[in-house]
This record gives sequence, C-alpha cells and structure tokens, in this order.
Amino acid sequence: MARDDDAGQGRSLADAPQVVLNGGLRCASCPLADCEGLKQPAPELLQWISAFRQGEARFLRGDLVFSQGTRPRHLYTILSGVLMRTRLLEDGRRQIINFMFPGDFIGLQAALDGEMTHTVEALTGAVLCMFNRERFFDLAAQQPQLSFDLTWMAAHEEAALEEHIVSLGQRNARERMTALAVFLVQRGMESGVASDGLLPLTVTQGQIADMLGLSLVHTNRTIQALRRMGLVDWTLTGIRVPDLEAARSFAKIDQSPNSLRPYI
Amino acid sequence: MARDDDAGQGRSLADAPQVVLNGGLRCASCPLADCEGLKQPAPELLQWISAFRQGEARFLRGDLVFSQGTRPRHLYTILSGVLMRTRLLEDGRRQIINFMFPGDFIGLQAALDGEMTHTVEALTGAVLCMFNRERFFDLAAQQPQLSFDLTWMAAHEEAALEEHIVSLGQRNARERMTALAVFLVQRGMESGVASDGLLPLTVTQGQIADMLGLSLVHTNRTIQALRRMGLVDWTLTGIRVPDLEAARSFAKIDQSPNSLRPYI
DNA sequence: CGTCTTTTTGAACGTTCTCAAGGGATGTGG
DNA sequence: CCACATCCCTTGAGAACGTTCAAAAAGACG
Repeated sequence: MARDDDAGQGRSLADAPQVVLNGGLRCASCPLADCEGLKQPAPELLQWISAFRQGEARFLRGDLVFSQGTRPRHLYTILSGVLMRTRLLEDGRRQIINFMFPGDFIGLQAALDGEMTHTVEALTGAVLCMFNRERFFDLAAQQPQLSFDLTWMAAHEEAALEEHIVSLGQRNARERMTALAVFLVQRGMESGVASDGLLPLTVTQGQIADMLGLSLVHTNRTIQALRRMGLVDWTLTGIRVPDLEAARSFAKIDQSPNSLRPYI
Repeated sequence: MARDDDAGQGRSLADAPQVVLNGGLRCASCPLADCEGLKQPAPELLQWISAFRQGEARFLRGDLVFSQGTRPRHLYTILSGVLMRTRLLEDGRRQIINFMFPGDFIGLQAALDGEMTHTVEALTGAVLCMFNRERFFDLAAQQPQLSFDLTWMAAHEEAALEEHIVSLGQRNARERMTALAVFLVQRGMESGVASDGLLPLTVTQGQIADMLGLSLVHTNRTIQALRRMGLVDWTLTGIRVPDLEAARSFAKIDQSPNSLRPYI
C-alpha cells in the first residue's frame, strides 16, 4: 500500500558484495563470541563450524543478500549489521516480514526448499559469515547439537512471526507501532546493538509502513502521535523507547521469557 | 475485536481427553501411511518412532490440547482432525495463528522453551499420537533424519506464517478471506481431508473473524460478497472454492511449489 | 418447543487510505 | 556557489473500508 519502488537503491545481487574468502576473521576471533545474548557453541562444534565456513561477505545499506524467487548458493550468519526480510506481491505491494540481528542465521528456508520465498536486504552495512549451501545438511547430520540449534532457531523465528501476526490482526496503528518499536529495541539490546532503550538504526517511514501494513501518511501521523505521548520516539536515525515497561503495557505485550539464543 | 468468550465450549484441559496407551493403532497401521501428501519415514526411523510413541489421545471439537502459558508434558502428531493455534491478548482480543492438519506436529516450540505461547484447540474431533516431551530431543539426537525433519517442519510452518503476515498486512478483507480459503482447501487436499475444492470443516464466522483480524459483522458481509462473486462459498459446514486458479489470481497468491511434507 | 448459537441486517461512527501539494535535507553537476 | 534532482517527511481534505451498537432472523439441539 505504501511502496512505489524503493527496493534496490544499493547494489543489487548482480553486483557482487565484497567477499573475503577465509582470509577474514577466524572463528577464534568471532565478534559474536562476546555477545551476552548468545549461547556460545561448544568447543568441538566451534571447530566444526570453523572448518566449514567459507569466509565473509560485506554488504552496504540497501544491498540485497537474497532475492525472492532465486536459488542462493550460500547460507549466512550475521556477524554485524541489521537486515530485513521482505516479500513482494505481484502488484508491487510489499510486506516486511521481520528484521534480523547479529547472530541470526539466514537462508534456512531456502536451504530446505531451494527457492527463496522472500528477499533479504541490508538495513545497515553488514558483515555475514558464509557457508556452503550444498553440503550444509549432510554435515549438520553429524552434529546433533547443530541440528538442535537449527530447530531451535526456526521455532523461535516462528514465535516472533506469531507475535507479529497478533500485531497485524488485533492491534491498531499506535499499538502496532509501539509493539514493533519495543520488539526491535529489545532484540537490539540482546544483540548488543542497542542499549538504554535506544536503537540507532536507519529505517524510513516508508519501511515502517510496509512492516506495519499501514499507509505512509498514516504511519507518519502515528509516529507523531506516539512522540507526543512520550511512548516512542522514532526518527530516521534511530528508535528510542524511554520507558519499555510503559510501552509494553500500552501495546499489551506479554513479556516472553527469552532463553539464550544459539548461533552458528 | 470479535470475541466475547467462546474458547472452551468443549472439555477444558482439566477434563482429560480420552487416552489410549499403546493399545491404539500401531505405527504399522498408521492412518497417515496412506496419505499422498506426506513423505513416509524410512523403515528404521519408523521403528524408532514406533518404540517411542506412548499411545493416542482423542479430543472433541472445542477441546483444548494445549493452553497458553502452561507447560505441556506431551508432544503430538495429528493422526486425524483439524485443529487451530490461537493466541490471547490480556484484554480478551484473540488471534488465530494458523490451522493444523493430519501429519502436523504439535508442541515443538513448547518442547524447546517449556511454556506455551499459544493455545491449541480442536476444530473437529481429533486423534493425536502422543510422545513424551522430556526424552524427545535426547532421542532425536540419535536420529539425524528426524532432526532434519523437525527443522523442515519448523521452517515450513514459518513460511506459512509469512504468507499469513502478507495477508494481514497487505490484503483487504476480500483478498484476505479468499487467500485463507485457498490456503485451507489446498492444505486440506494435501492431507486428504478435502477434495475437489471442497473442505468439509466447521468454522464459525467468529473464528474466521479472529483469523483474519476483522470484526464479525464485516466478516459476514465479506463472506456474502465472495459468495455473490462466485469465488468462495464458506458456510458453517465447509469451504468451497469452485475455481482455485481464479481465487488465487484474485487474492494475488503466488503458487508455491510444495515439496513433500515429512511427519513423525 | 424453548434455548442456545450463529448468521444477518441497518445505521452511525471512526480509523485508515488516497490524492494532492509543499517543505527540508542532502547530493551532484555546471 | 547556485540550480536542480532526489529522497524523505509533513500537512490538508475527502473518500473508503472497517467497526461498533443494536436487534432480529435463522439454524442447531435436546
């Protein structure tokens, strides 16, 4: 309802991202190792991962990591940066499905099915850890803990989408936007990207509109309303939620007890 | 927006469902073995499953299999029947997340996290195959194929929710309802529950409203509109979509190539 | 036959959308 | 340094879609 075009301001898939074959950071110095919100892999699993990883890929804001309908050759773990998953209807309407933070695994669905049902676009500069898609599951079969973690991640992504469905189905514009802001800030804090109720992240109002299923105009008015109410201050440069508890109660979010998130 | 109460017309969780310990059908005569839409487990996996299963549980329409906020002791595979997953907000608003058909696995998220984030309710009489939650993952670790199937199922459920998010975010009432009808009929045909564009299934308009995030009144008017248009004929006793292709094109659904669904 | 649930209808109201236009910031080329 | 283009945000006003309240009709069930 909001989008005219937009997607693809950055380099498209055709322009290869900057790839560093195994020369980049090794797992021993993985930036995710310091992240508090993450469950660190056991030494032997780490070793396996280390042997399997192919290198890193760097993307700029606006770059597409995957494109809906294509068959990707790689799987990725986000080392740094924030990305989003979007889905296009034939007539150009666009829906943002979810956002992805450091530690998240990208491409699981494609790895199983072959063809992407959505597009993944970088919202900030991003560094991803590359894996080969072909051999992934054969090798995963030898690592029960890894299979378990994969299942865990898929199940939790599902839970996040559930929450999102509740938002779209039952909440009005203000509640919806508040719920999204709280979700993002919280998720950012778990990933060490946000702190103190502030997540520095460039999201345009057009993108917010596509995430919430609202028109651009109404999105703008809702942002202003929440700002006046002191609940959420969302600007081009970041999201601030001064009182998370107040925001949660306003949007009727029930705080889910979050266990430690594994990563690969 | 629609619900007053409703949930729990049947027996609640307190009233135990009818449970048949291993006396019921054995895997050798599993009703799912004949289902065309399902990928049959390999013999050795089947044997493992057979040893692990605890029996069957039978539920009536309206019975709750799981209740939001509780810690279930069992996991289930649906042998027959149709169920739905719903989520309640504090203030009583309810959102139906998805429907579940024979072959679907129930309780994965709870198995990982302990606490249910949603309720599962039987829409028809249902027979479920019971597994013990505690030992499930220990044993699954010994069956790589099983781990893979679990990941597959979680990833695909995620894809279904994605589609649902697109509906809620981007489609208007008519498109939304058409998309849901097509999804259900198609899913029913894969499970052998529906045929010829007709799915016999008792869903009240109140439930449809909660699934689509619409008010009861508007749901009713939308049903009538779609009936007049000859696209979807949805009554208390079933859903009929005379021309699936026309309906798909109206709702802008891109036919996803569906691979065979595994089950446990 | 009476009760309960579900569907249907009317009418007023409110949220959200669309159309239309203007303004601020940033960047590029002349 | 200015002119122009682009992107994003902002505002106004009317229309459309969807909600709420209220009540009645139609089925389902014992």
